[in-house]
Amino acid sequence: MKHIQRKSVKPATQEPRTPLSRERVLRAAINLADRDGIDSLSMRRLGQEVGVEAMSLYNHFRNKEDVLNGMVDVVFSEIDLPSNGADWTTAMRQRATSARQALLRHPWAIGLMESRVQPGPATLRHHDSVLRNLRDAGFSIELAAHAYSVLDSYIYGFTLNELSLPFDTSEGAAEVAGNIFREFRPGDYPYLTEMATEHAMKPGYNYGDEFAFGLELILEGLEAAIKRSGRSNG
Amino acid sequence: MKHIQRKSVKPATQEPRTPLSRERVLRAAINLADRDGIDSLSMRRLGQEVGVEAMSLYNHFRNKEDVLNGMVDVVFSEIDLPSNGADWTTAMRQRATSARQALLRHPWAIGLMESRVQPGPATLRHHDSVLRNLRDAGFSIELAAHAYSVLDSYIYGFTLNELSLPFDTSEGAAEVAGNIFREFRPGDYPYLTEMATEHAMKPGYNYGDEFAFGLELILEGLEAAIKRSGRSNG
DNA sequence: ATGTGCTTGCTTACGCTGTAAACTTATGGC
DNA sequence: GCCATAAGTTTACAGCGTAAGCAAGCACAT
Repeated sequence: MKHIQRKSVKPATQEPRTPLSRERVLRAAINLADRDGIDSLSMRRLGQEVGVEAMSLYNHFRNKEDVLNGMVDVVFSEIDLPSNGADWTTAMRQRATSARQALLRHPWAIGLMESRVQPGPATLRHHDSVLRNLRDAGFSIELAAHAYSVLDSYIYGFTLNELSLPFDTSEGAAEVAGNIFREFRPGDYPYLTEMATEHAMKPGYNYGDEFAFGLELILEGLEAAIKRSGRSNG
Repeated sequence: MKHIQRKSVKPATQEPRTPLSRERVLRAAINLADRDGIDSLSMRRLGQEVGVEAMSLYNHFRNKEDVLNGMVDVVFSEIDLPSNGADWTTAMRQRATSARQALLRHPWAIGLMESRVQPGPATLRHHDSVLRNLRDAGFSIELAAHAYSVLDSYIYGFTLNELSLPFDTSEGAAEVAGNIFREFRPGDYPYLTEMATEHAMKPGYNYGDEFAFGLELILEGLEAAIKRSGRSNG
């Protein structure tokens, strides 16, 4: 009786089972969170997903926090870096669109960012790349900081609203509005009612379409600011 | 042996102990979350805080979700409604400032908003009031929707960044930058390094000061938009 | 060959979580 | 007095993150 295998002696034909790795675990974690929501991401569940006991994950991650940090960094890696050849407004528009899409693809990401504190390499690379683009386009350090702040704030904030406001589309709006106004007297929120009935519930309405308005407004504002700064410098 | 009291017969001189109520529980929950972080808000801990067993809370709240929804609505109730007499830009500036302060006062609020789905009365009142202000200032429904979207997105996004970026002040920035760049080669992120050393780490730097730049940029953009719309209508 | 140490994974265990179910007790109307 | 309702307690259950300890496989020195 030489080797007693402790459990589930699998047939010899089993696939070789690629060894666990940070990357593979993170991919599984992201899939799980996308599919079932971030709340159902537990270490036990995640272990199950990659075919391993929960505690084995701790050979590759310091703790769950470490897993979450890694997930956020993967999301950042999915955002296109601004292409360097183009006009800075084009580059920023592309980046904004790409960032919004990544955040919508992984709805848990924004919620995690708030509590994350140690940015990963993809995050840093992203920030560096955006800053390079702005600086190369002639932004001063101060103006680049301003621009980055207002653009990023808008992207995150808009996507946060988009994810939390449940009325993405006109049909969704109608349903939600129904739920809300059923609880209150009809005249309680007249302006909200007006907005809902005469705008958000109109067929074809899609809150996501608002993104472009604010983005263009901000880009125009920045364009004006950089022109002003160029004039005062030269 | 008529009445056997099961536990801790308190002296008759105990204070009358105001009866539990949604409002009192929510106040305690907010204090607890502000003090010890949202993660340490458990039903048991919350019960303890108001002097009651955890399960007693379920007489006033359907479940924990219900508690969290209530907390978010209280935060909204702390945001000043835009005063109706003033110029709309002034009103929006005040509201933005007040909202940012409320969200900073309760750093857990933004994280909760993402997953909340049923807005409370204070939230609805707030939205209604902002819309009224914009409509009264001559915004069309469409433009009011645009304006609300871009302003709110900016406020939430900026505050989210402010809470998550750990470098609020120049000293904080120096410390964090040290932690980050220790792990990488010095030339890995040149533009980020430039921004950190020549801007964020300069004494007197405070990320919160960026708020005004973006807010004014957006207000100016909206002012231009409403002037354009007025011209095309008249 | 045999030992040694390292890496990877498994098992067990602890104190926590949200909340369902059943209970005791206090209050107010008849 | 009696009974319904509400408010609070007790107990219990399944699931959580993770500390501690153990087992197995591998690389490599002897």
